[in-house]
Amino acid sequence: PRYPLTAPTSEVETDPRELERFAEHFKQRRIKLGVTQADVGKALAHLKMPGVGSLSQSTICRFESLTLSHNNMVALKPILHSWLEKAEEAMKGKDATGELSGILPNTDKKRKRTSIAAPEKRLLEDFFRQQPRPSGERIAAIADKLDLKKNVVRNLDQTFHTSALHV
DNA sequence: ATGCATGAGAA
DNA sequence: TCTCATGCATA
Repeated sequence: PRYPLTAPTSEVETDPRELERFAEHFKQRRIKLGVTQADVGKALAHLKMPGVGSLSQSTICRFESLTLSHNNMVALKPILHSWLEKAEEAMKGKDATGELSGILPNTDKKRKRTSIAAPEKRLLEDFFRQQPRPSGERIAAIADKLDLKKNVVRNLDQTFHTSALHV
């Protein structure tokens, strides 16, 4: 745990009703933006606010549900407000780079790891045993037969030859 | 969403 | 030692 994010002394803007209003607004906007509580917490580190790092999903959740101490709410409000502003702006401009980088979560789809069933795997091993480093044509043929992408087959051949199991 | 634990700073 | 912000783990 890192510290201390306490309210800037005395009565800055401590109206509970205003906090409540903001928390609700924040939550609604966040959801509209399709961002999770955890995403927000992470993104806070990308704001350039001094002394502000990332926060956990727990804390964001508690902020939205007003289950933090009053002082804590007051301290966090400007931070989350700042994030929300930038997030709206980033969304509007679809700007994933520059100052707004990291404000919104990466939507880049990660390549799914290809998994090959055991029977097919044995078949491939047979192929590679017979003919290591197959030609592009042969790879294409195998890939077609097993309904896999050529690159998958090529890489599997590589894996097979480097595997200690087969030396 | 929340129970429980942790560690920092105040008293 | 007490208080409080915060996170982890889990329902």
